[in-house]
Amino acid sequence: MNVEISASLENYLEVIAKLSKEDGYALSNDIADKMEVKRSSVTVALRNLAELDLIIYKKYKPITLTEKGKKCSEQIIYKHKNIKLFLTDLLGVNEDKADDIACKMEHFIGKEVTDRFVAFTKYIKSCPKNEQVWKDKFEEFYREGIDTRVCISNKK
Amino acid sequence: MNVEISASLENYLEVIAKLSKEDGYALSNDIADKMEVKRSSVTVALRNLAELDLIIYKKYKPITLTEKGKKCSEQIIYKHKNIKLFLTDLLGVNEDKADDIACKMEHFIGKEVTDRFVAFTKYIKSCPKNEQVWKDKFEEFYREGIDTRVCISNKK
DNA sequence: TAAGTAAATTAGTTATATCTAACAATTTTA
DNA sequence: TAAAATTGTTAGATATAACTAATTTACTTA
Repeated sequence: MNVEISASLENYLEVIAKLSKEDGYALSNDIADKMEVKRSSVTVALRNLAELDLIIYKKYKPITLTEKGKKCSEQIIYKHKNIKLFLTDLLGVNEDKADDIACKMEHFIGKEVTDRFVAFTKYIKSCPKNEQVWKDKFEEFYREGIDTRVCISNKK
Repeated sequence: MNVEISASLENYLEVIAKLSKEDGYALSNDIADKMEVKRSSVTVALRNLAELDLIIYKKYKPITLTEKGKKCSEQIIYKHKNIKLFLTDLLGVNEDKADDIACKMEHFIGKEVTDRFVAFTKYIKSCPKNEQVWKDKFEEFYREGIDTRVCISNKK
């Protein structure tokens, strides 16, 4: 854990973790499909991840995560899930867009800020009296603001 | 506006816009200082921005924004401001970290999602009765959750 | 088991973005 | 106004991350 890896490699790791959870291992081809990159790009990424001891990678063999890789990918997935949850459930962003944004954010939002998103989401959800009221009112508020909206702190 | 430019070039444009607002123009050296890159990197970026008609750039002369560049940078700054505001005022993230995150988010958060952040922030702020209560309770909620926190949707 | 096919890898290319080092233009100052 | 300092540019190197094209490996089946 706490290896300094690029956003790109983190994405590969995340996909490998997801495939591993489903199938027990990951294949180069499936990774390429899921990430919509060429197989040759996957090979290069795998070499790098293996170099960092995040995966066990032998040519032409299925890929599995090392302990380090597991911990690392869990962190990433934790961030992804919770950022996405905030975006969909509270801001009302649609699933696909939320996934997309979460995927990008997970690479530079640290644990602390992620936890703030988590706490925030939980907080709203923990007020059952307020949750639906909150959502309805917010949606209304959002719709009314469209088109007339200017930058909030533009008052200088 | 709506030019497809890289995150890096958007950052250069943003800094140029800020310097222009302060001084009426931007100098290569000041851009380098503000962005903490070498002057030679700035030169390369300037050539690219000029190529895209976002700035007026003549060797050894101060840099100014074109109309297109102004509109483009305003969009970026709008996003930055409002994402940051949400992070500091509602999530309680500190200024520097919020700036950092906003700077990265502004490149892939579209207008719609930014407006949702704006509406959300306004919404909470428009309930004066709730704002302070909300903040205190949230902060408490956040602190209590530290250390014991696990992933929200981990129940499968 | 030899041939054919699918999967995976290698090698080489491109594009972006940074750097260092050397050089050119401009400004300051002695 | 000539020398020194600052500012800005060019050229060349490095790193990441993708691509295409060609090759190698593994599997299947006739």
